[in-house]
Amino acid sequence: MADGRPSAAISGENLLFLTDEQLRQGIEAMFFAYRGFTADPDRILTDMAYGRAHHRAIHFINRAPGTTVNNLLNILGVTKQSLNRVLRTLIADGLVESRVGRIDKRERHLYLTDDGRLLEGRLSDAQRARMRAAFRDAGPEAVAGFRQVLEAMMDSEMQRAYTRLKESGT
Amino acid sequence: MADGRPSAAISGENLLFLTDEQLRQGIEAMFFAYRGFTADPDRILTDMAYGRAHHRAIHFINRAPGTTVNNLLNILGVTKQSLNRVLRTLIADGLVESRVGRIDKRERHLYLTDDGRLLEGRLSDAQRARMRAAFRDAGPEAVAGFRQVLEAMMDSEMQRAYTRLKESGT
DNA sequence: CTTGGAATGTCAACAAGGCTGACTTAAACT
DNA sequence: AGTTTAAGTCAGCCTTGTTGACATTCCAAG
Repeated sequence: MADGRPSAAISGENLLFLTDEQLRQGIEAMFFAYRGFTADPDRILTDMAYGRAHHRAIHFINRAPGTTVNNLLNILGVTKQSLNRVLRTLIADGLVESRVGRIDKRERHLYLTDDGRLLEGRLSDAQRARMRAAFRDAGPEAVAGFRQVLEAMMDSEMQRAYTRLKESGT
Repeated sequence: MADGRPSAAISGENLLFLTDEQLRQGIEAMFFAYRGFTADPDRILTDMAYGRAHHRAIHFINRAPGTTVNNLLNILGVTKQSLNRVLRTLIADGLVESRVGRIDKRERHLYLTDDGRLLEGRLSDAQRARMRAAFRDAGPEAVAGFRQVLEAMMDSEMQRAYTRLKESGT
């Protein structure tokens, strides 16, 4: 905590990073950054009559192949009707395959087809490129802080979903 | 592009934070965190038949009182038709006031009314509370990193808008 | 075994909020 | 006088959220 910052210490600790002005800047940073975050995939998607919802579905199906619709629902946080519409077009277009569950025939297990994986690659390449540039510009320390703050900002339920995904990867 | 597992130690530097897996975690963190970021204001808004678009307009009018419609358009990155629909309801409901410009009478300058400021306060209190908790949990170093990465992720145009706002405050 | 409830997924219809395009009005600029 | 600019409007489209109604499947209690 011994920092060489301007030392207008409030109540003994430096809490300048918690002023309303700092928080507001954080809020605006979040708003503008999210626009950048989605801009590149959005451009690819509109060329093919898809939207952000399709991207999200494709991303998480790729991340966890064989996931059920219900599972995906919890991760995406939308109604099943909303997801279903997106899924229907993806299946009709041959990007996603839906297999009836072997154990429980009520469930549908979702997989990307070859075409689906191709689109997934295009989308995440674009998104990763921007993230990579931002990470490189900011450096490893900043990236650690970035992830720490984002994780603290999630609802606890999403925190768990995020951690589960994080640990399943690698 | 997506070269699987790139380059653990390129030229003796630790670039582990740039692996595809790390980038993907960053992407997912961004997705889940943004949900949390908007969750609290959204709850307040749906109670009064408003949406996120109204919140954004209110936020930036409060941030820069007297801003013109065109100005707001550039910051929000939507079409004037889209903004107009939102603005019309806010003005009709007496939350926003639109004054004809004194110098240039074509322009409309936008201000929050007392009621508008009241709602703005409720919304940003909710949003700031979450941001404050996240910032406090993560600590000042992390917050600096968070802001650094977000800024690097913006389109350059938005980066300028963000900086301008940042410098106008305080 | 049957039946009723719970879980899962599908279909239909509606609303919010993006978008484009065409147009008007008023003021400012040249 | 003619052009450009700022703002607003109307119409219509698309994506993506919502509810409500419904079909299918599973499972457990009677």
